[in-house]
Amino acid sequence: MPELPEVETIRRSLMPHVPAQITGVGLSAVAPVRHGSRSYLPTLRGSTIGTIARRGKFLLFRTERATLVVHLGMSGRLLVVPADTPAPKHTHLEIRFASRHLLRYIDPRRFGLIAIARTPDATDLPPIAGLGPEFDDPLLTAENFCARCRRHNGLSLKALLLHQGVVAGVGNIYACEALYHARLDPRQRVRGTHDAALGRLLDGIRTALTLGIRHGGTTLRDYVDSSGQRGGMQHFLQVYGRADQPQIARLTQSGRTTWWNPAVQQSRPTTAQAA
DNA sequence: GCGATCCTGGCC
DNA sequence: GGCCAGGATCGC
Repeated sequence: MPELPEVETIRRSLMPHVPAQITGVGLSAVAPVRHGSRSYLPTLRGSTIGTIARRGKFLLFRTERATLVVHLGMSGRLLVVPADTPAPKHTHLEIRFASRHLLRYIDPRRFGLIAIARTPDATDLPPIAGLGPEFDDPLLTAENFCARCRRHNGLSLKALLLHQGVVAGVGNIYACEALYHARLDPRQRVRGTHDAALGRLLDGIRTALTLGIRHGGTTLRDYVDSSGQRGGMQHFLQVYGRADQPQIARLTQSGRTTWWNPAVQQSRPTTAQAA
């Protein structure tokens, strides 16, 4: 469900609650705890979350001893609620705070991830170590981006964007939106794409994600931030889910739906665009 | 590269 | 009952 803008919005909604002293940790029997972290999680009791960072679609809750890492997968939610709020179905993790609030992780499909890292940036966890740069990293120049893209010459541009090792945090919605902003055909292969077009693609990624963050993420069904607030980006999407627009087409690429505007997203520049 | 797979829920 | 879903990993 959540991509980078939604995760960043959740992070910002959580920040007013830190620092937060942890007074208890509860785990469900089927919580998606990875990398052998199950036995370590209860030992977070007594430590304090000093800050919350984000890396791609991962949230990093930093304590003085370890970093709690959470990925929301397709259906995960994080909510902060008063401690006496009844737990809904599919609650897998509860972190109780001294403030008498608790942080609740709810994930019906369990495609998410809960893990403990030993370092603040969590690079000791494989899924984080493999991430590409952040979209707003000043070191991510057009040249650097092109070089990273060229390692995946066989991929379609759509598949390239979904690959977290190229740029971290882009998912299905913002991949479609980024390709629209860059005026590129999602089926086009990296191999056949000029550096200038890849430069436009990087700009498209930045435009799409920045807009998403500005509007508090996209709520198509059930995404909300940690206070239960819905996002507003769904009102500004140009292609994703725009079945109401006659010029918008959809296709399936490696099992995911791509939404695009064939009139605008051309493999080669039209006369009008070249002028 | 791409399809199958991990899961549940909502909708037709 | 079948299909779809905002993700990522694992095999061929």
